[in-house]
Amino acid sequence: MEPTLFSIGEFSKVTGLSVKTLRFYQEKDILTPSRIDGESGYRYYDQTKIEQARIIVNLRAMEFSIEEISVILKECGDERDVLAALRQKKAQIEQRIRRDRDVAACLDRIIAKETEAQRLVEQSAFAVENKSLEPMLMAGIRMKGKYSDCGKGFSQLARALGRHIAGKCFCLYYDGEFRDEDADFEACFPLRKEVSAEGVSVRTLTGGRVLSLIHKGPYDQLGRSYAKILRDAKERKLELQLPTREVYLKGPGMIFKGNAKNYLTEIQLPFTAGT
Amino acid sequence: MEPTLFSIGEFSKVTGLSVKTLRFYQEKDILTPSRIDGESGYRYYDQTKIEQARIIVNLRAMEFSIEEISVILKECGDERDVLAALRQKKAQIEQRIRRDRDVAACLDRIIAKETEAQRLVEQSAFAVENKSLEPMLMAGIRMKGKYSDCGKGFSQLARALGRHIAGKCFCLYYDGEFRDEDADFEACFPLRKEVSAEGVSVRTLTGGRVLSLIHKGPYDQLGRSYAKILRDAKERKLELQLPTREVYLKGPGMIFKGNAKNYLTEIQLPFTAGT
DNA sequence: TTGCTCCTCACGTCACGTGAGGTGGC
DNA sequence: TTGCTCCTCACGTCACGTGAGGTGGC
Repeated sequence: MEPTLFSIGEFSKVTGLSVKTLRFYQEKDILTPSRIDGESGYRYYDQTKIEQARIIVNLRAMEFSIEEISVILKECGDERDVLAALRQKKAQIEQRIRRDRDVAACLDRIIAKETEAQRLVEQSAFAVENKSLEPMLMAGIRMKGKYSDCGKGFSQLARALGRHIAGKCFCLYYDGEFRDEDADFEACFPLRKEVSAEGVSVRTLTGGRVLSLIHKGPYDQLGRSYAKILRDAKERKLELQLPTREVYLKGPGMIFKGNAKNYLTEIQLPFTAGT
Repeated sequence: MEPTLFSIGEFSKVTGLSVKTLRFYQEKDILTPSRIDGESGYRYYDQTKIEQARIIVNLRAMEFSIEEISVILKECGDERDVLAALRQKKAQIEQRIRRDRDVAACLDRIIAKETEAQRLVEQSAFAVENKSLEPMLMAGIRMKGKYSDCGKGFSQLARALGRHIAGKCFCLYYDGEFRDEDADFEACFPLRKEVSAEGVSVRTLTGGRVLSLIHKGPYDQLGRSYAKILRDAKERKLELQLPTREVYLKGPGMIFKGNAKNYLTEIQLPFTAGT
């Protein structure tokens, strides 16, 4: 008549629950030994506890907390409550699935951007090119101050135009020279369609021929690339025009500052052919 | 030239991070105050820290741990590593989505079963009925012993036949009387198609007319319902035949033992019309 | 004095896992 | 003695939150 008793080690193997977990479940009063030896303190479990353990394992697999399991096991009287608990748990899990989907989508976008950026870094040839630009619909905010203030312009534009933005941000420079303090420039974004926003100039930027050079590295070293492209312009006897442009192909991302050594900036100097 | 400094309370409002969280991030060295007053210990944050905070918030929203964020922020040198981290995180999240889907599907199945069981409880009329049964393909294991041993028969059948099972388990009783110790009965399941398994009798159970009564409550009170249905059979002058049947419409579930007061068992007594 | 903001330090959460130190019988 | 199984007790995890007790200036 004596039922087979398992020591905690044996019962652990039978149920797949660790010894520590079994002791923990006893403490939480959801799976208690059938008998505890008074002298040694050894725990013994009988057959019926295997069923109980299986139930707990199942509930844990369905993400019920120990507390919830405790309640469910105790009030196994009202099945309506159990059904309600199941439905609620399912709702929780579906909620998490939705959130996870959003997160995954977000990660996807960032991954795509970063991948594209890396591709750009690896592809870029770093030679002066003579190329032709299409006219482009754009939005800009004209600013006076330090070059580094353009970031504020970009975020203002991004807030105002959001999803209408169609490409990388760029700047137009209206000074013929380098100005440290009160430069005259315009922070810009290409646009998908014509929209208007307060304080923003929306217009079509003329295309035409430009001398182009992709600068790789931090912004404070743009000077070297300017030297190179200007030397080239002189050799080619080109007559440069204002405003000049800088397209920020890859800079600090929204999430990651990135390594400034890998920033990519395209310098574009519009020109009309000289003699 | 002094940049605006925020006290921890102000910075908390600006960033949406709690004061406690800001102190915690400092401890973890991922978002340190720009200045700490030597005398009061007050923390002060400048503008650039807002950006930093935003980055951290974004990474946390994408489920990166503080430890991971710490690494990402420190080695912002190699963007390849960051990209790898992003991909890995995405894989993790998709993994969790898959697991959650499984859990949700599992919950769904259990919810459906429980709902069905409750519907049965609420619908059952508890009156003796005279009804006709179709012949049925079934698998059974003949047993001798206590009635309560039938559970072993059911689990053996379930293991052997699994997805071929087509409905609720039932028992056939070959004794004309109640036997406590060495009853002769058969644990059965209806089958979808004819299959064979060792130690299992697969055959078609004849149909015909039966007197039926649904018993609500624990198994040890089946006696009352038997009394009722037998009284009825006598009144109707029916000649009862063996084996009789018990169909376990709702008993202890796989996950939940359920409340025995709500168990439903259909007693079926086959008969040939009397005089 | 009250109210506000800031500080530090200690402890709690959740479901266990880790490890130290010890027992009992082969 | 070594090896095995069992025991208890204390502490760690993770990203903070809670609360106690105190400061400093209006």
